[in-house]
Amino acid sequence: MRPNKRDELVRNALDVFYRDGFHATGMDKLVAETGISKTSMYKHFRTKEDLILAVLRLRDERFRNWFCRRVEEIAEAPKDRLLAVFDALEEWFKSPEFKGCMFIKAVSEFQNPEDPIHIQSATHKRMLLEFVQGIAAQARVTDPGTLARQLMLLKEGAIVTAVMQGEAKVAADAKAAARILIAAAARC
Amino acid sequence: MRPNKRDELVRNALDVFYRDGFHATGMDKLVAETGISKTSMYKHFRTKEDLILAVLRLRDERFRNWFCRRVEEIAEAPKDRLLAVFDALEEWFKSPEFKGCMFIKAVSEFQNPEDPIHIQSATHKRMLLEFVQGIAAQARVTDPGTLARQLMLLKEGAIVTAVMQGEAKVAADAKAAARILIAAAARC
DNA sequence: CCATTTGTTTACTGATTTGTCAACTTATAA
DNA sequence: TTATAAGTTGACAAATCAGTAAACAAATGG
Repeated sequence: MRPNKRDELVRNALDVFYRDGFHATGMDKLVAETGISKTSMYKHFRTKEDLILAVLRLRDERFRNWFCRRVEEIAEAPKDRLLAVFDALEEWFKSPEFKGCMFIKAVSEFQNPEDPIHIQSATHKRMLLEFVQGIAAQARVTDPGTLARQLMLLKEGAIVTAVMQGEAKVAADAKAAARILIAAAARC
Repeated sequence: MRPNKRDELVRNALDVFYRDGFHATGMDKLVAETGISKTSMYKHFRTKEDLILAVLRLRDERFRNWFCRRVEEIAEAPKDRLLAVFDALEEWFKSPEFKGCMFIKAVSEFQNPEDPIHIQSATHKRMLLEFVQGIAAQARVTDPGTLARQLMLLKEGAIVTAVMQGEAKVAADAKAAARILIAAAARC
């Protein structure tokens, strides 16, 4: 099998799942939107769940690549990079493709903690936390773990609020709160 | 129509939707789990969407009643009440019924901002924000609106993180962050 | 007693769900 | 040329989706 067609399927399926949701997207809709026949899909992926897992893997790779690189581009000093997390977040919110966090939505639809989709989504969040925790460790704060977890709470809250109330001021509020938390963590 | 049967249907449907999700729950499953016939359901609610909206109304009423009363029980002084938000949150996370926020899940499944389900979920969050903002206004801080919005970011982030990573330490992290934000808002 | 309301059961649409099947085409490569 | 593999179409399962129709039971209320 050439990897081309398979990857093309995953790329297109990502857009549809991201736009319409997982349960609301049937395989027939994917046939119509991707132009790839159903038989071919089931040759690449045994089940719909397998396809969703591949989609989430691609989303994780794309998003973490973009987000981490962007944070490191925006600022140099570790403490500035902790703030840059929220600048990158704002860019994401304001981009026309923004439709919330795919992993929060996945967990909302597959709530069973033992579901592979749930597990993979939680892993994505854990890896993002580790990225931020790494920066916090370089920033010479007393408790990098706690600070990183708190900043991630602001980030997740900002995502959910941006989806529900619109993006106005959300990223700015989160960034202002982050600045206070970072300053407090550095003062000790 | 007696209100009894209708309310019983909404109460039972709430449990099923909360446990299994909206799209993943068919009307036949509701027939099996509630014992109420499908014809009766469609006499009370024209569509599944109408039933979901009634379920969300009940959830909003129950949750806001419990949450706001609990916050006011736990503490007296406005600043303490702002912190009590996160004590109530922790109680919720640790309760055996906790399965995340029904409104975040609803918005995840009905993403169109013009969808009545989406709108009603956003309204719930806005009313909770107003409750916290009222307390912040009593607390004599410089910018009650900003502080309230920031505390709500922590709250939403804590909910999402509790679902994804388990509740350990999440509420405590959020509360510690809230304490810092409240102190900073009062110092000015 | 009679009419209305409220609820029931059973069966039924017509569309859609995930997933499979056989037959066919096309490209690659030995 | 011939074999292999990838991809195609279109029909097909068996179950489930939201929603409806018809006939009936029982309680309520005038």
